[in-house]
Amino acid sequence: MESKDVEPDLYDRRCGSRQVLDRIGDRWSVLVVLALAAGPKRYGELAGRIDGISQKMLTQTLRGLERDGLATRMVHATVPPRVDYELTELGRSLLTLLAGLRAWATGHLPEVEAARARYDART
Amino acid sequence: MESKDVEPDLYDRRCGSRQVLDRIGDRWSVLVVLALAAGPKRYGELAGRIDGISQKMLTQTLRGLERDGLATRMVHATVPPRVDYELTELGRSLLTLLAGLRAWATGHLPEVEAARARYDART
DNA sequence: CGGAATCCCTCCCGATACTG
DNA sequence: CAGTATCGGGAGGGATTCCG
Repeated sequence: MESKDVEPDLYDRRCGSRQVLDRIGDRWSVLVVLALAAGPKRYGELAGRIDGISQKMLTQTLRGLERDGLATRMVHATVPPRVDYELTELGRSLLTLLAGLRAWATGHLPEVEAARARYDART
Repeated sequence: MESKDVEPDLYDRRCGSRQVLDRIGDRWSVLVVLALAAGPKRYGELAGRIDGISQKMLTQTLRGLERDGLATRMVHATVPPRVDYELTELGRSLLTLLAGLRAWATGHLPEVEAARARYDART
């Protein structure tokens, strides 16, 4: 309440940094941010590209990103309506890290799968 | 099915890289890995350090990390029992990225909070 | 086309109690 | 001390329908 955290304690759930991490830990946020890496995208494009996401979750995730200042929402007053989403500079700074995460996931996938197989095999 | 992914499609939920990302996106995994950064820790130490985690979730998370080859579990045949958890090399390679995430969360917290305030304020 | 709103259900997770 | 087992509440998230 006093926000006098001398050292931000990620392990304290009241700490803001933990809340930020929680957002990153969100299942869809990472995917949406990565999907926006190449540049602005329309709502429908995102929906089509991200496998398994529902309309509801996509909207909800986009709102969350917008709220946290990671993405912007631009409504074009045309008909039919057109809405573009784009990463902010803040969002792009996060993108760098997330891209690293994606690279890690891709690069170490074989090791992870091997470890899983080993673990599952041992009775 | 043919695992001939020229480019691993993170957006396809069947893709292994996405599953790896899902694990990273897990609420507790990141915190546990970071807690293990400094070196081996006992079960009880982890439980005490990570605020808000339940016994069940801690065990479950540790099992998951162990399964994916990110951490090892060492049981000492003493009495009372003592169990140490330690990051593997694979786990440590991930740690680097997660530390970056923590730094980002800490460093950009003010901007995120400001963005939130702005968003919530606009009617 | 890009949502908002509703319903509904799964399963995540926490609390508790018990075991080796 | 380091777990497993069990139960129950509640939020997360999917499918559907309707609106601007």
